[in-house]
Amino acid sequence: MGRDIAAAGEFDVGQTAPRHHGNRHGRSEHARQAVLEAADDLLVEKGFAGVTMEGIAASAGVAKQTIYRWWNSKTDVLMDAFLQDAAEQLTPADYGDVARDLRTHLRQLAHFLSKSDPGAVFRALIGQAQHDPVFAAAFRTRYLDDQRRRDRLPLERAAQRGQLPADLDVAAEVDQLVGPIYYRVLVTGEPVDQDFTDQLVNGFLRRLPTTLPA
Amino acid sequence: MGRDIAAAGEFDVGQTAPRHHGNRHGRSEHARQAVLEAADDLLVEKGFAGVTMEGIAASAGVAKQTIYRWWNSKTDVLMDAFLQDAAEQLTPADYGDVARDLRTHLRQLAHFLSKSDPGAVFRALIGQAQHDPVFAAAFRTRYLDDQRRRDRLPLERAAQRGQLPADLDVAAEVDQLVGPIYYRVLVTGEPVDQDFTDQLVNGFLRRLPTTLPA
Amino acid sequence: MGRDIAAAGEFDVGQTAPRHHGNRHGRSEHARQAVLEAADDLLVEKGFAGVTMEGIAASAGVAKQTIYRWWNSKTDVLMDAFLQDAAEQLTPADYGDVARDLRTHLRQLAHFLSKSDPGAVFRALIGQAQHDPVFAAAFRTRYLDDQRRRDRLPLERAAQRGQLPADLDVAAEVDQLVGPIYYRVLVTGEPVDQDFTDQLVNGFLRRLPTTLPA
Amino acid sequence: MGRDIAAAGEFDVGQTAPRHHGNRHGRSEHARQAVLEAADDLLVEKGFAGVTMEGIAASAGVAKQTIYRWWNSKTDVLMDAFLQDAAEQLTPADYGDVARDLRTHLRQLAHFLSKSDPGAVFRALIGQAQHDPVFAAAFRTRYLDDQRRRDRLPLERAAQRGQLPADLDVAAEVDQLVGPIYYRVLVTGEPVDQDFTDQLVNGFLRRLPTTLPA
DNA sequence: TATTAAACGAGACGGTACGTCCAGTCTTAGC
DNA sequence: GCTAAGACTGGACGTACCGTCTCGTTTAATA
Repeated sequence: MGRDIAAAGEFDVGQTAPRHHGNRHGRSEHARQAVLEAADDLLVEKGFAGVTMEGIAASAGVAKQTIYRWWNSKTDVLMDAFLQDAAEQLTPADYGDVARDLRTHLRQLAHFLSKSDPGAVFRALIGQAQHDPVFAAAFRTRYLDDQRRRDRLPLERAAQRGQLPADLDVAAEVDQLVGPIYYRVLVTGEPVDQDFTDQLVNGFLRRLPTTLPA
Repeated sequence: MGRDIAAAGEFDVGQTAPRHHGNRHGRSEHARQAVLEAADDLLVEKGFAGVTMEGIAASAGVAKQTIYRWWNSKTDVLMDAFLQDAAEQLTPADYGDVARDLRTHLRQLAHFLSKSDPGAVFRALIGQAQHDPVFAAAFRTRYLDDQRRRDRLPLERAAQRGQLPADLDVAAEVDQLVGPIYYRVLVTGEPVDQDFTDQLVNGFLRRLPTTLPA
Repeated sequence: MGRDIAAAGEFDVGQTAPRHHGNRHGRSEHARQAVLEAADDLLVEKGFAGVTMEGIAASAGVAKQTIYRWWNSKTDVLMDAFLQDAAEQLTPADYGDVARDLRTHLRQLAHFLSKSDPGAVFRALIGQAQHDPVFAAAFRTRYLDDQRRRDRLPLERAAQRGQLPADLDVAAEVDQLVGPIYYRVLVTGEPVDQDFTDQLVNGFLRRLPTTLPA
Repeated sequence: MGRDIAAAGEFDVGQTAPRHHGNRHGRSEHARQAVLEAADDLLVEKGFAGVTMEGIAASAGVAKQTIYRWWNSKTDVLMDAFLQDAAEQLTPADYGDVARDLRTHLRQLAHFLSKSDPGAVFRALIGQAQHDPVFAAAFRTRYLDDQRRRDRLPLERAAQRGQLPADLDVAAEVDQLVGPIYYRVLVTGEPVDQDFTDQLVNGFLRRLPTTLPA
């Protein structure tokens, strides 16, 4: 579906990409992948300043113009790279238990943001968003809004199960759960371990009204 | 005395700085101020991409080399500019009441981050910190550590007054209070109004153990 | 002709050059000519110190990088400019008479060195050669060696005609003929008129052995 | 003699100069010497481009302003340095024999120009003269005119002795004698050995009218 | 003996040009 | 019709020196 690369597979099943130099079939999937991977690699290896359009083109073995044909800027490339291999790692599981769901999700979020390669890309994109309002809007539209929806799932599911007060401000509660994690990652740079994320869940549970239906 | 520029004041009272072109007083205060203000202005007017060393030099009426003599990069300049006119705006007041102290401080923090000019500089610097680990470390050393200390003050004072549990993890609690604000400012871009910050304080109070000395 | 850009005119009759902005034809002839002319003009108008890479770029309407792509330094540009429009002005004519050939050639050489615009460029290049041994070697390889060969032509032709002693040291004789001209131009700065050059030829003839075939 | 500082010796016989930091006597001889030597050394070691006012100041242990107080430019310094230790090496000896005088003088001139350290400075200055007419004029006034006068001495002395035709154009003859040497040094870069200079003298003698008083 | 003024070191300053890097555009040839 | 290739304009980068300008100190002549 959608971003599936295998669509190219119609004429290329099970082989390496044909590496054509232009044709009438439309966009070269080979070039697209090479660009995204090159951008990703450059970021992880050399940091944000080491990612340049020329560098991506060179290490992807692709012409600069080919990049500009499909993307507007290096952050646009990075965003695509990020969306492709990172987006779905953060869908919270559903164990039917809000406490467990939250604990698992926050642990995963913390790990993703502070330890994984896609997390490094994410931090770079968030950084860029502070410098460029247009990019910030695009990034929110293409990723953050979805992610916030996913972050809300555990609470919404619990609410549907009647395990939470009907009038709970889910959005605000979620901000209180994930906000401190982002804060540590983006601002203080402290490690975010399980104790910390578990404590966030505990705090959430403690500030709920005590009288609830089992 | 010594290299104090104000020494000129003895015979120059109430006038503009003497605008020397280098001498062994050492650094020109005039140039320093002009650079910091120019950087600040450019950031607010044209955004981060509009801040260049050449632009700062030109609009400060200063030679590029003079900037490089004292700063390493445009973010270094911006950090100085930020520290100079923003650092102390975020010292929490002390009303002797932890709830009131927190409410006031968080409102102020939210306003500073999302509405003020220094807040724009701050966001730019945090953005840069995502791209540049060396800068991140410097920024934390020169500003964020202090700010975290200030953020802890309301809770520490309350703890000293015996109004909080002795075993309260102050650092973690502060992260839960300010984290959501930074999250909204840096990540979601949502406005942060008083309802939101007050709710954070309420949540904090609610998750305290109920039995406390008055 | 010479530096006429209109060579492109075969397919572009009566119009300005196509002025492309880079393509895979390779090098832009328009840019090349503009740079050489700008360098030439700047040297004549403002002297050697007035020739800068930035100045050339600006007055040629060309990006600095385009210059650096094809030349290494301003003297490299000047050498190309010189070679292009000056190299062949100094080929001695052949009247079949060594005295007349020499007289004509030395007059032309003197005029070229001390009065013409290319001569001004030449003097600047010789000046640079005193400061930069690498450039000196390049200049000798690319121009001076050829010129010395041309300077020898009148004597060599006369020798072939049997009008000169078989054992004449042609190279040394040529140095005695042209050396004083260069000396006046480069060292004393005195004008070099026809009397002077004719006297050189007379001296040459007089120091030949008197018994020669007619 | 030469660059002997011993003028200061009145109160400092046989010791190093007193190294004062300014006084109302006037100029510091120590600083003057240090500058000239530093300029000389830099030229020989690093070439003309390696001579900068800042470099001279640094390696002379002198403030830049001290140099600018007494000289106008690096070529001005170099000219002084040259004049001081090189000027008088080129006074032709007087053996009473024009052939011998010339032979000796031209050999010495050739060696000076192409082999000695002062010769390297001289070439740099001549190079600069090609780039800067004002400097060229100064150099001619302060050195070259004198040198030409010295170069004429052998012929003038011979003329006074009645050994040369009364109507000999001494200036032109001298140009024909020294010109080829300068030409080789400045233009072709060829070595100038004794054969070459002796041949110049022979040529001169041969083109004299044969009937002369003994 | 105390004052004074020229020359000194130090070094910051406003500038100009350097040579490099990358962004983003454009044109062509190959498949 | 998309690609690789690559030359182009434009502009910021960070560096090196330029020549100018104090400043605080040293020093010998003068008062």
